[in-house]
Amino acid sequence: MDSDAGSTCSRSSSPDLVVDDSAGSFFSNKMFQTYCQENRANSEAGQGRTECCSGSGKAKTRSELSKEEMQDLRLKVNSRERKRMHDLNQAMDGLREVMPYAHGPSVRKLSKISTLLLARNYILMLSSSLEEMKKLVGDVYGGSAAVQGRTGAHPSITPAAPTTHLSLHPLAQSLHSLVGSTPSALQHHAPSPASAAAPAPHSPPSASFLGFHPPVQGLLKDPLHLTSSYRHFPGMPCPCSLCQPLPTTTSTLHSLSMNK
DNA sequence: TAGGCCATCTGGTCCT
DNA sequence: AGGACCAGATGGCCTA
Repeated sequence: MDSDAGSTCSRSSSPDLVVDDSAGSFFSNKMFQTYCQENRANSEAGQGRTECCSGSGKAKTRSELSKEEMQDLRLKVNSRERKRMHDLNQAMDGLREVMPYAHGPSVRKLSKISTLLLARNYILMLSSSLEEMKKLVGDVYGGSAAVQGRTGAHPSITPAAPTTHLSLHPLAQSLHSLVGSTPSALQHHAPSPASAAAPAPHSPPSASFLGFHPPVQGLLKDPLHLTSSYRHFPGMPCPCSLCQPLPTTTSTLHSLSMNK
């Protein structure tokens, strides 16, 4: 079925910009007319003006519904589904807002799949950073008590590199991947064969570009992808300073991402 | 022009 | 029975 009613606002993925959800208002204007035109001939020929039993108080089974009632029902269902998807998109926008990713009119929005993958990456990074912070605190206060308390808290986490910023490297890679790559930015970093596959500076990353695809492929599978369009996020370390050979932490985070 | 992403419709399934 | 959720199908828009 033609769904050109949606094409009028298909690109404004922000739910707030979409017309109201009141019972398929924008849908009915176009879609419903087409729908009615298609069925008018049959409706008029097959049956007279069907009475709506809504006031009768007796429920009809679906087979008993007239075509108009079926249409109304269909419109209601469509409207609900539309609203549901809008709510989902709203939640997705909320997730995008808290992601360490450049926001702005010149930066294209993360795709849904990219948002989810980056969110997962971000959570893993934060978890790892938290563990290392715990370790640092334990080291500062010294003593075996702190160590004991730490091991009890998270036995599955292997000891990581001494500095927190090193563990952020995987996220930095993902961030670079997300924003794309430019030759100029790559000049002062080790060039990689895969850089040719990097997206344009302002184009969103494909899902497969995030280095998160299928569990088998690791977080660090993708080499560095840097871009001049990269922006330094408040509260986030500069990825460029992190784009250095990653010591032992690599295996730690790698295994962390693989286990999920 | 192909491919990616998206919104919408639609029918089926599950839950309350 | 009605609503929520899900997945497939369809078509539009955009970019490389």
